[in-house]
Amino acid sequence: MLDPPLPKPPSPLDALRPSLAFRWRTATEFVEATLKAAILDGRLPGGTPLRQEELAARFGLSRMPVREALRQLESQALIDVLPHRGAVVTEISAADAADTYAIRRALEPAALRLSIPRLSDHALRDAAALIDEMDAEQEAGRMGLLNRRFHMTLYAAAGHPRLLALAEQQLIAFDRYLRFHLASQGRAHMAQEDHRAMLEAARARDTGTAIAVLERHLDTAAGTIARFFATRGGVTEAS
Amino acid sequence: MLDPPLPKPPSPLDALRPSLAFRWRTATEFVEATLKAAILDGRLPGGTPLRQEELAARFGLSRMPVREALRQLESQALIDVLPHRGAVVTEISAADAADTYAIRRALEPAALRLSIPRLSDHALRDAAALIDEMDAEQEAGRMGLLNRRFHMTLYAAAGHPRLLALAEQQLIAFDRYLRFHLASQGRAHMAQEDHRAMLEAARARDTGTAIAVLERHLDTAAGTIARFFATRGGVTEAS
DNA sequence: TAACGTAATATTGGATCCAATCAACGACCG
DNA sequence: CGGTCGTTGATTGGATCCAATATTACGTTA
Repeated sequence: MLDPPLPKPPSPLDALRPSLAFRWRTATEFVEATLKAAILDGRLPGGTPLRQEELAARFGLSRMPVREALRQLESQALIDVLPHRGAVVTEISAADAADTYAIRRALEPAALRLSIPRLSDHALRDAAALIDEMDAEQEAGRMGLLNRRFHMTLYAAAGHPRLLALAEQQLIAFDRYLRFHLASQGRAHMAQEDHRAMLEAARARDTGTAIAVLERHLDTAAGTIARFFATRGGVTEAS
Repeated sequence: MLDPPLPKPPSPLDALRPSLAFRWRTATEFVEATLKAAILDGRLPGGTPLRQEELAARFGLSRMPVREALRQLESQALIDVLPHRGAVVTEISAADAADTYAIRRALEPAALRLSIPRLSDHALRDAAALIDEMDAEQEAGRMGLLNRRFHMTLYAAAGHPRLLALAEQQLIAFDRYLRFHLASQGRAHMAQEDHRAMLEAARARDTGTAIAVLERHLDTAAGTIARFFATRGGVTEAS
């Protein structure tokens, strides 16, 4: 006789939400973007094993684009890949957060220093608009994007594309921690005072002040995350 | 009638020297390491197209490990990959050199500041030994490795593995320019005075002096490369 | 009973084949 | 004669199949 339909075992991969809103150039890019978004959101917590076969089935593709996407994610330090043993979502931790902050603390002031003298009025207006958008935004996911765009808008005039790409990559990595930061503050807002002060200093071409504000901004954020990990002790990544 | 044996057309890939000295874990790692070494040496100059088929034939492998290796190199900014159009060795330029230096100038002082208070006597002895090795070394290829190891030895106590990995990656990228630096100085030696001064300051736990020396070290190196490009105008990468 | 060695299985790494895309060339039309 | 559109060749992207490797479980032995 027929067995009752198997209750399909729940999988962490159920959290994947492939976005078909775009025409991705290649399947690899599609898989990479989808996995990346899920990891940064926290929908795929640290430690989640990523089996190529399972992912391929989810995406309706073969294992090949999945393999290439996993390689890309590995180079972004979002997953750990061990030869012949597979990929696992990188664990988050207080130490890793501090690591990310140390890098941001080094790169972003340097970018800002190079950028401020060359910032256009157009860029300054864009930055102001992004602050307003952040005031209005409620969704945590988009908040990371807006915060990232605000910072990058201020740095973009620095030239030095590799420096900017690195800075942006670290901002993206920080998105994994941003939710904790927001949760700790009990509200869905960034430290907008710092943002406004940075923009003001940039408008006045006061590089020294802008950098001082940025460094304080990063230090307080690092402190908030550190306290969060200290109180919560463990990880408990999922919402 | 039979044609005379074709004089095999010379290819930039003739410069590849696959090292069979190691047992590589996977074929992908083997291809990646070989290509990387050739690019950093300057044996594969900027602009060289890298055809998957041709590389696969050279290595006696299929195109698959070549594809994965190219992805890895792309993530290290050593090659540019355009979808459906193939990979090309990244061009070097005065602007790119300045970009790399801007990153090093941001990351390495930060790493040094974190590291010096925690440096062990063992690490200090290692660094001293590396300075002596550099004095004796004549080969340009190994000089890059020794220079890298010296710097990383001083930074290693910083913890923050991601920061250290980034710093090392930039040091590696700098290898592409190191030959020009050495050529400009008319001798096969690094600025060993700076290295010795950094080590002395580190021994004395004088973080401020060590960072000042490091920043001067990087600034003079950047200046040397900039002058080199200014005089030579073009690229002319190959030895 | 514990430890070691061996076999079975699951999973990734690599090879081969097919499809999609891009560039170049040439024909057609204005 | 110039520009545009279709066709063809070269090259990469993706699918499928096979091989190598690591982990697990099991059985044997000290």
